[in-house]
Order: sequence, then structure tokens, then C-alpha cells
Amino acid sequence: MLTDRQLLIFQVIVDDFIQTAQPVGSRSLSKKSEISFSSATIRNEMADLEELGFIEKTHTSSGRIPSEKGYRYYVDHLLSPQRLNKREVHQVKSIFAERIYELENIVQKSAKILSEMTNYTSIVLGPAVRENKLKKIQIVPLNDHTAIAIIVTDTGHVENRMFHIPESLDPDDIEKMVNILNDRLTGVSLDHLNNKIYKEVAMLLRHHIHHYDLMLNSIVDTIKMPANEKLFFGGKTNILSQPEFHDFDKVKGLLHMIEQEDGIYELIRKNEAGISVKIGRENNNTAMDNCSLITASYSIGAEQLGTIAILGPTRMEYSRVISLLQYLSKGLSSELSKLYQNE
Amino acid sequence: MLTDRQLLIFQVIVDDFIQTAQPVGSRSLSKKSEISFSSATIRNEMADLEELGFIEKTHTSSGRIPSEKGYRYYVDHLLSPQRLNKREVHQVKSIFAERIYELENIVQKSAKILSEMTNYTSIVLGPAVRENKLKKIQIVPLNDHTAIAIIVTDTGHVENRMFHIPESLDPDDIEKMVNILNDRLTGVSLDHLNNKIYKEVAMLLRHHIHHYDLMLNSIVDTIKMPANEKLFFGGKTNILSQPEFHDFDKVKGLLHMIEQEDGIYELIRKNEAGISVKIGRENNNTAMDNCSLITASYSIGAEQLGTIAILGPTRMEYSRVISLLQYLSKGLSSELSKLYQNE
DNA sequence: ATTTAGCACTCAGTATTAAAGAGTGCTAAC
DNA sequence: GTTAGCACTCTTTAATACTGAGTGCTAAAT
Repeated sequence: MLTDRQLLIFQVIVDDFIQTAQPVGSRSLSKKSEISFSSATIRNEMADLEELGFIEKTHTSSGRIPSEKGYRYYVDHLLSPQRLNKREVHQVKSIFAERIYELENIVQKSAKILSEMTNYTSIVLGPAVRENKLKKIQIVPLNDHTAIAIIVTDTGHVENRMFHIPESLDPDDIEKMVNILNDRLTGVSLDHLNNKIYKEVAMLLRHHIHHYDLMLNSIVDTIKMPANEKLFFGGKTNILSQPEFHDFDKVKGLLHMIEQEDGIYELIRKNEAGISVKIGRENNNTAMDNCSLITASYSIGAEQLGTIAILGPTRMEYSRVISLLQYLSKGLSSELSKLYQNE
Repeated sequence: MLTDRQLLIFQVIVDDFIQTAQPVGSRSLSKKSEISFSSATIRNEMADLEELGFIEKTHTSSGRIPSEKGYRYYVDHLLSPQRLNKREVHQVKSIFAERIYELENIVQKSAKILSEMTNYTSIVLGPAVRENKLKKIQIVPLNDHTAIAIIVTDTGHVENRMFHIPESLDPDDIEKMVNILNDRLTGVSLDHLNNKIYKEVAMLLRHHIHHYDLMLNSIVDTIKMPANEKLFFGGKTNILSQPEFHDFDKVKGLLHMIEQEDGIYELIRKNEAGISVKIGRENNNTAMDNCSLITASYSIGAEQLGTIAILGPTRMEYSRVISLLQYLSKGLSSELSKLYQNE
């Protein structure tokens, strides 16, 4: 559909624009070493490329910039996977250098390093806890009327919540209850827990403990809490350095969306495994106009855990970012497997 | 030192500028109902006020704006405490409306409401955990080589950390150790814990448990973790709406400082009890130029727990913000006392 | 001795114009 | 099919002038 020469010109336009953020004109193109024909020829080809919708003008007599369709084509067909250089490999590896055992810490650090390396904003969707399996439930009474319920999952995630102890409850009953719960529920994944409690365990409790229901509700609440997985950010202010965002309303909208988190969650969540690139309006969010989002998932074995993402202008270094995300997500996956795979 | 008329003029200038963000001129002042003399008279008085350093010009023929010294005087001498209206009282009370037992949640919500009410950025320094007293230590083994240490404090704060189990350790010994620790350390405040462990408990452990030291280190690490108290923010992007921050470099510096958190921590931390107002360069931080920070502490009984703060332009609604912070910090203190005071 | 009116002067902001530079599209020659 | 050439468009920048808000000072009025 495109001739080789059109392809060449298009590629050079995109590459140049990604670097300089300036519309690319025929004359400056003709001076590039990869291009051997005159500016007039280029102009003809550019007119065709524009008609096909791959590039556009910012005004009647300006140079050309890639359109969203153009970026899409570029990403789908023209991207040459870029090898990371030693420095970059080293930086990514530094995430795993210290022996940190906290999943959250690793994830947090990933976001930080990623944003520093790219100068874009990085977003990491923390591990989904809902598929974790229950390891232990504990209840620690604080005083006569409050106690704290703690649940630990098999990946070492700890969730806790305070609750009110019903007046009428015998302290011994608390212990009894915790024992029953641990006995029956260990190994059950968190999103099945709710079901299992009411279907199988509630009856059992009723036999042994008075007012079991009041306390049970608090525990169920604790389990339900992490409805949305946690988001981690790096370089939230990096967008301010991008020339395309030297516009207050634009920045305001974007930062506001980031602060709210809901919008981001929407954007990142619905993603299949592997790398995905969403360009501009493909994100279905006006705040994301002129922005691209590249996401990659990380996992333990076959179980998809979470997502890492880079948010930048549509004029993004797709090749480098994709390589980076690929490398990091692979690293994360293998490192986490090492830690949590119950071999 | 200032005549009544100068005081009046100064007050009107500050009030007007706080509202409009525009330099105030003699003519517009003379039209105000509180002022009964001519613009020429005002000009003379303003010249004096400028000489005294309370107001300044943005350029030779501009109206006047308050100087930092002026704001300081205004805050110290001219502020009339403003009563909150019903709506505002209601909004603050809504923070405590739901029966939330999580300290963190209350604090988080305070930050949110505060920023919404003021349109400035709010910062809340979470409760200092270090003076909490240990309620319980627990260790939950996840698999053969990792376990998770959990400590619970008397205010219901939960801290946890994963660690490596030394190969040579007998599983029974873990339980033994936890029992000894709980026995000896319950009721000790977190910042004394470290000391107490090495001085009194370590010896005891040595008698009973092989390789106790490896594990002990992990537990000590867990305790040490929350070195800085957690910061909560509200309305980080509100600064973008303030006209004085329609300057990219300014905003970038400020948002960057906020993102880093260290700087903020420095600013907020060193504060006595009660309300404190720091204006512009009094904050000793170039990113805070043209910004004021108002802080208030909250406490349980005599024990100072944390700080709530509002960050805005020096042209801030001091009166309203101070009233608001006063009211909220009092509310927070009493509400938290109700929850955690072990009556 | 204050207060005020009047006037010359300053400066930011805005609009207008002109000129320069980058780029295009089209046509005609190669 | 390719290229040189030219007219044209549009942005950017600088220069210029004008307006309006405001000041400082002086001299008159109170």
C-alpha cells in the first residue's frame, strides 16, 4: 500500500519529530543522509502521505507531523525493537539489586526508576491481591471495645482494619472464632473468601459462638477492602518538561486525572497480557488527548499480577519505551517468581 | 508606629489584593465605602507605607501589593478571627461522620476536605508512630525460607515486613521467640524498643534459641521502618488554579518539591504546638517563594500526634484558613482522643 | 498644617504593521 | 519520473504607536 520510498520518508518524519518536536519540512528532510532525492519529490510524496492520513500539517504552510493514524502504523509496522544499552540494563537491574522482600517496595522502585529513565510518567498497578490465598487471620484486641483484624496472604500481603467489639462478646470466643476461621479458610483465595464464609463457615460459627455475626461482618469488611489494586507513580511532574504540554489547561486536566486515580485505573486495568500501546484518542479520555499509554503486564507463572505503564506525549520514544517495559516486566516476573513461587 | 489611617489603608489594600490578586491603586481605594478621603491623600499615605516596607510596587507606576513584611504584620496584628459559617462547620464535621476507626483514613479524608474547602494544597503529617506502644508482635511463616513479621501498636497501627528465615532455624524456635518478645516488650514505646531488645531481651533469647540473632535483626528492621511519618496530600493540583502560579518554572519547582516529599517533611516537621504561619522566604526554601504555609498540630491529650497544613500563595485567605485549621485540629484531637484514649 | 486638585510622567498591555523565514503546491523543464 | 523555480501562505519576531491605570509632585484650597 505504501511504496518503499513513502515508507522511508514517513519513517524519517516520525523519527525526526519524536526527537525534535518540530514539524518536519521537505527541505530539511532532503538534507538527511538517508534521503537522496530532492525536496520537490519529497513534497509530492508528503502530499500523498497526507492524503492517506499518516501525516498532517499544523497550518497551511507548515511542515508535517505524524497523525494518530500515523503513529499507529509506525508502532504496528515500522518499529525496530531497540536493544537496551549497558547503562539501561544496569539501571533496571538495580531495582532488584537490594534484597528487598516487599512486593510493594519493588513495585514502587520500578515506578521511580522507570520515570527517571524515560522522563515520562510511569504508573505501576500493584499486584492483584484478590487472587492471593489466605495464609492467616489474626485478631488483636486493643482495648475493651476495639480490636484489629489482620489477614496475611500467601504472597505476604498484609491487610488490616479496626473494628468495634460488641459489648456482649466473650473474649474467649474471639480466639475460638479465629481458630475456626483459620482452620477452614487457609488456602482459599480472597475473592472466594466471602462466599465461603457465608456458605460454609457461618453455620459452624453459630454453633460455637454467641453474636458471631457482628464480628464476622468486620472481618468480611477487612477482606473486601482492597477493591482496587494500589497504584504507584513515578515522575508525575515529568509531563511539565514536555514541550507539547506548555499549556496550562492541558496540564491541569492531565495532572488532575492522575491525582484522582480512578481515571488512570480505568485506563490501565482493561489490558490483556503482553505489551499494549494506546495512542491519543484510543484511550477514550479527553485528558489523554495527545498522550500515549504503553502498558505491559507482569506475572508469576501464568497468573497475571499487575501492570506497568508509561504515560507520555503521542510523540513518544515508542521503541525505547517498549523495549524498556518488555525488559522490566520480564525481570519483575522472574524476580517475583523466584520469591513467591512455592517450589 | 502606624497611624489609624495608615492602618486602615493598609488593611484595605491587603484584603483587596487577597481577593483580586491585582495591585491596588489609589483611585480604586478612594472609591471604597470605608474610605472617605481623596486619592491624592491615599497616595501620600501609600508612599509612607512603602517606605516602611509594608507594601511595594510591581513596577514604577503600578498599584501596590503587600510585601512579605506586610503580610507578616497583617497576620500578627490585623487579623480578625473569622467565624466559620454553617456550611463550613458541616463540611469539617463530615470528616468524622462515618464511624471510621482507621486513623489513616481520618487523616486522609481531612486532607481531602481541607483542600476542597480552601482550593489550596493541604498536607497532613500522619500520626507519629514512634511513641506508640507495642501491643503485639507476630510472625507468620509463608514458606520454608520466608516469613513475615507483624507488629501492632496500641493505637492500632500495623507495620509489617518480610524476612528470610535462616536455614538452620528450628520452626519451634520461632514461636518460642515470639512468645519471649511479646512477654518482655508489650507496652514499650517503639522508639525505646530497639534499646530494650539489645539490652535486656537479647541475652534471654541467646539462652533459649539457636541463631536467634539473625531473626532478631529482621524484627528490629521492621520496627525501625517508619522513620518518617507518612504524609497525606489533598489538592496537589490546586496551585495550578492560582493566578500567581501561571509560570511554568515556578509550578514545576513547587510540584517537584511536593512529589519528593523530603522538602515538605522538612517544612512541616519543625513546628511547635498550635498554629504557625510561615510567609514566603520565612520557609527557607526557594521553591516556596511567594508561598505561605500555615500549620496546626493535633494531639491526643498532651501528646502531639501530627500536623495539618495548608500551602498556598502568600496572597492567601489567612483569616479563613487559620480558623479552619484551628477548628479542624481541635476536632481531630478530640475525636482521636475519644477513640484511643484508654479510659 | 492637612487635604485635595491638577498635571506631567511612567509603564504594562494591546493592537498594528512590517519584515523575515520556513514551508507548500503547482508548473514547466529535464 | 524527477527536479528547479516561483508565487503564495502562514508563523514568528520586532518595531511602533496608543491606551489606561497609576504615580509623584506642586500649588491651591481648607
